[in-house]
Amino acid sequence: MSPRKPSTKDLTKEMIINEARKQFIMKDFHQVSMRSIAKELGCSHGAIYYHFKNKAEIFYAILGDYFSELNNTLDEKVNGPEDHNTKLLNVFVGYMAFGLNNQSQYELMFMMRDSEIDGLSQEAANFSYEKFAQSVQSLSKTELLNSDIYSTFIALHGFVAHYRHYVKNYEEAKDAVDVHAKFLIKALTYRE
Amino acid sequence: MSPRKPSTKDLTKEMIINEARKQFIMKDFHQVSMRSIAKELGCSHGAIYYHFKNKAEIFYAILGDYFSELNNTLDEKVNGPEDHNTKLLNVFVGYMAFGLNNQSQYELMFMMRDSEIDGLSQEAANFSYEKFAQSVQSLSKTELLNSDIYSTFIALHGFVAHYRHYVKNYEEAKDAVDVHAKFLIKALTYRE
DNA sequence: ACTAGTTGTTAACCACTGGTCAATAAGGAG
DNA sequence: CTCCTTATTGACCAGTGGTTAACAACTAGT
Repeated sequence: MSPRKPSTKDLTKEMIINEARKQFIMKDFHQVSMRSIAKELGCSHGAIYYHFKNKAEIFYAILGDYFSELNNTLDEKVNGPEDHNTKLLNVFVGYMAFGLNNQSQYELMFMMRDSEIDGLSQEAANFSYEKFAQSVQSLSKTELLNSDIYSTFIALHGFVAHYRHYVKNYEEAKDAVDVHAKFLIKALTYRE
Repeated sequence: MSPRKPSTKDLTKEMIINEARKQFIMKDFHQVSMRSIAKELGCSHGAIYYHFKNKAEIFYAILGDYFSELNNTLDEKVNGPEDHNTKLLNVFVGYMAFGLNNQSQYELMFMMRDSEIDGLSQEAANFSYEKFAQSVQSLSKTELLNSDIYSTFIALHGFVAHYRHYVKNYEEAKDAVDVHAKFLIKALTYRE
């Protein structure tokens, strides 16, 4: 029966997001609860609802950074010093590495379109794909079919979706990633 | 305070599985609760725990049928009257069609290796893959790399994992399925 | 200095979830 | 008429996301 804590630091969106992000690195979305965040922050879980309308809103706020990180990573690969074919390989490997190194984030970014539709995350995912498609096209000697690029993207997605259950990070799947990337290069390079 | 219902029909494993399967077709694993099954069965949710040790056990019991269905579907494609290349295409399309037409089942079969490890489902998934790999090899004119077959499988998996959010069944993704299947044929057929 | 309004927080509460378990009823066997 | 096994209930546990009345703390106006 004593609302409002004596006079500790006020709770901020920043603090909540940081704590959520911290826990989100270790556990997945469903394992991070409003109460676990509140507990670590030393407040009641109800307080969080003053700053965010629901759990999803917190996590979608976090995802922005990860979409940026993915986009930047792919940009780096495209602008590298290597020859085009190597850079294309790097883009593929880079995508899979990101997915495997940020598994719970990747899940929310590209695998959890359900429930709360959340147009923002959807949009960000589409934007990331557009960037990927452009990168792939720009690194190719010939004009590629859009459908081939899309199939390639889906194949990369499939790798992450599959290996996330068997591997904790990119390092553990390094060889398989490489093999898969080379398979996709082969597929894209195919000429009749 | 009146345990044991007067004398209605006894609850059986069969009944529970049937009800769970029924609900599982409409909703996904997390939306089907022990209580929703019990309610429809007219019993208390505690009663179910007499027949199954937990929720997962019910659903893994259901999955067996779906693994069989998938395996049979692929077998049919392999034994069809068409030429090898068409049959290979049919196998790919058949796999994706199964995934899109049984989305929540597919999720549990191939996408939810987490939490309860459940070796049985794991084993069934591996067996399905082995069957797939053999089918693909048998329909190919040349000796394929195991890694290429695996990459192909992952690419199919990726398609299902991706499109499940945008489409309710195979019919709605028919064209995209076809395009993706042809892309993979191209990739497999590649010769340097 | 007093008052009014706003902002932030708490804790109790809701309706759920999966899971456990003592109590107990029904039925069969001796 | 007992004894035993089997099946079932419903109360209970710990947890979830989310809501809200009450209230403290701060701010501005007079």
